[in-house]
Amino acid sequence: MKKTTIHDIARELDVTFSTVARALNDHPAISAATKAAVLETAKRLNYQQNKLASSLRSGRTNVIGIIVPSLDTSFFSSVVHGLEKVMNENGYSMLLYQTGESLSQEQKGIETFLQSRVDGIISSVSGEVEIKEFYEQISKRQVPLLFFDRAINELPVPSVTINDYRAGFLATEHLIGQGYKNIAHLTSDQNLTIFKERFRGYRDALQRYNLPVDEKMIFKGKLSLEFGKESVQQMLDKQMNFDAVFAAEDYTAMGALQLLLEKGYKVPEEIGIMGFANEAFGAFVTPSLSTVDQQTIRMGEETAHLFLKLIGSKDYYGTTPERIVLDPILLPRRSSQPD
Amino acid sequence: MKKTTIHDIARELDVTFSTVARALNDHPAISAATKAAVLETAKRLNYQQNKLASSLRSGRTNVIGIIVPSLDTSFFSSVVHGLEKVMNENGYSMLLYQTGESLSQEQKGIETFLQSRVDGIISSVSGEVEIKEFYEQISKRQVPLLFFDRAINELPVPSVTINDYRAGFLATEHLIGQGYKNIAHLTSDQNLTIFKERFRGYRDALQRYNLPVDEKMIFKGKLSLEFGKESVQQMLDKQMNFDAVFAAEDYTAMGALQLLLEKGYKVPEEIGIMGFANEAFGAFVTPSLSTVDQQTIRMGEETAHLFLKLIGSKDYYGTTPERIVLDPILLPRRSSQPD
DNA sequence: ATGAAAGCGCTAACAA
DNA sequence: TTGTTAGCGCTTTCAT
Repeated sequence: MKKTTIHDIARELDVTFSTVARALNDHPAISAATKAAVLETAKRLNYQQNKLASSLRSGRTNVIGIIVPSLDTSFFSSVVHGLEKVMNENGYSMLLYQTGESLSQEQKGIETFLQSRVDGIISSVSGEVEIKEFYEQISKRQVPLLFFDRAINELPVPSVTINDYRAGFLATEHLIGQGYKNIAHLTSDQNLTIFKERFRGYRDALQRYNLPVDEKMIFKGKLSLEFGKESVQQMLDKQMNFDAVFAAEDYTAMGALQLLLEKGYKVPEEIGIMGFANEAFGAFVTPSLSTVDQQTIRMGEETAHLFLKLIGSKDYYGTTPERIVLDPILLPRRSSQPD
Repeated sequence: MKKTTIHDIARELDVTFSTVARALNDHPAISAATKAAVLETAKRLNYQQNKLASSLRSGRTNVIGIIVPSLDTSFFSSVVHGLEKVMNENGYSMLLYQTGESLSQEQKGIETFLQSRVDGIISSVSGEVEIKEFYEQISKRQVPLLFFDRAINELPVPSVTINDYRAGFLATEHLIGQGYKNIAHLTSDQNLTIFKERFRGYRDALQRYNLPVDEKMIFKGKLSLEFGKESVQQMLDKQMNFDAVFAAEDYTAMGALQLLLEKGYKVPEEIGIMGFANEAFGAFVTPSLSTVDQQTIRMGEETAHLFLKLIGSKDYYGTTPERIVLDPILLPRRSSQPD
């Protein structure tokens, strides 16, 4: 069964295919009668517009490319959820690419999207300096680009992020307010601004309240349950003096929590714990895990809205890039409140 | 800056554009010298193949469409994660569509994909009888189609699912084996085979062990933490005699668990709880939540592999559809083991 | 209100 | 090994 085209409809109705095309796109200059006839015939013949042809000719695909490290984390899948919903409501389809934090995958994704002639690219980067050139390729081609959560600040690209510095500060300040004085920090070894900012917030909060910043209390590694456990184990082994742990990610915090409970420590009475990201499990565990909410779905929606707004303004690369910074929401729960 | 095409490269090198095309697709009949020259020039001019044109002409897009209810659940985002990874490794891109369990959205997604001339559609349906016609449209158009997790069994379409009947049976049998005798079941009000099968497994297990099946112990609703709480609250209000709850989904089980603990019941000593889906939080809560693992990532990978295999065989709609059924993995944890 | 014609950038069959 | 040619199915400009 060959596919129906506008030519088939035209033949059936004895008009030219351009008339059919007009009717289908409801062009103003078309009689109501022919339009109705065309629509009826199209339906009868099971016509499906060929978007490839249409896009090739018009130069617009109504497709945007999304690049994320991985969908297997509630953070990114939530953001993508919000993003897709809004873009979809506005007539866009989404091509999805996971990098697995690999730079070469990220390059391949960009390449594919460019070849597919997407109307824009929305990305959460896996590397910053390393991948900068590739993103410059995108702007050179004048393809609208937007960063979310993880941005490359040196590039003049609009973005939607949260204030990670403030988040780190608030989290640490909260621990200090609860009476903890020797706060360890578990962060990522990835060279990403978000983690550096959370760390900077942590450090500044300590200094603000006249607490010493001890390099030995700062652990860098691959964020995970295991890393959380190992880091705490190390502190215990070295008999370090700590009474709280602020992890830059919830699973890591959970690892710390589990190990401490296992070893018989009381959380939050003896040791306080703060996570980051508001994973679903945090509310359910005992003691419930204090954390920072990143407004994931809202971030997705804001990203979509900013994109739509910018793409509507026609001069994407003409104006100074708008950078939306969302406020983190501190969620103090039981694990950091001894009283 | 206009985009570079094969014509630009051809002009630069004084060959015809078809020579360039051949070099770029490394056609066998092309001299090493011209090929090298073309590649060099392509790079220098920043050439990017236009996949729209290529696909329009060749009839292949190397894009597949994925339809899921929502990415904002760890189940679907995990499956999509596995799926995308494998498809990507095999040169496919993924268009993503979320239906939000809405049938009209599901129709729109199918429509869009068909218009985009995807090379195949992989779907987890939101409705069965209601949406059947639309899926028949797909097979009429000879577009490869595959179901995962939620399939429409009446349609001759290949699928990758788990054995929900067995899962329901195993879960219930486990509770019975632990000594529970009055087991309530909380399930979805959606008209989907997966839930009916879990229920059938539950019922058959009760019968197998000579326990009565009581209609009043079966609750249907929108699976969620709240639904879990409400259902249990109802049983308490009516002073019903129950000593275990098997929920068809983990959040619902969690709701049941929370309410019972709140009311001072001992889990698992007085009342046992089983969930379904192996959400991340289950391992971390106290008592840890017994559940059934659905092998999400593996399901995504199997789906991708089956799709690739079938698409390779050229005669997608010629053979009887292969239906892969994965085994569920029972994860008995603390919430169902009183001893 | 409709028709005619050009062309988006590529693939692929046929010639040379 | 390279060139020629004919579209894929549509949008869009210019005529009528």
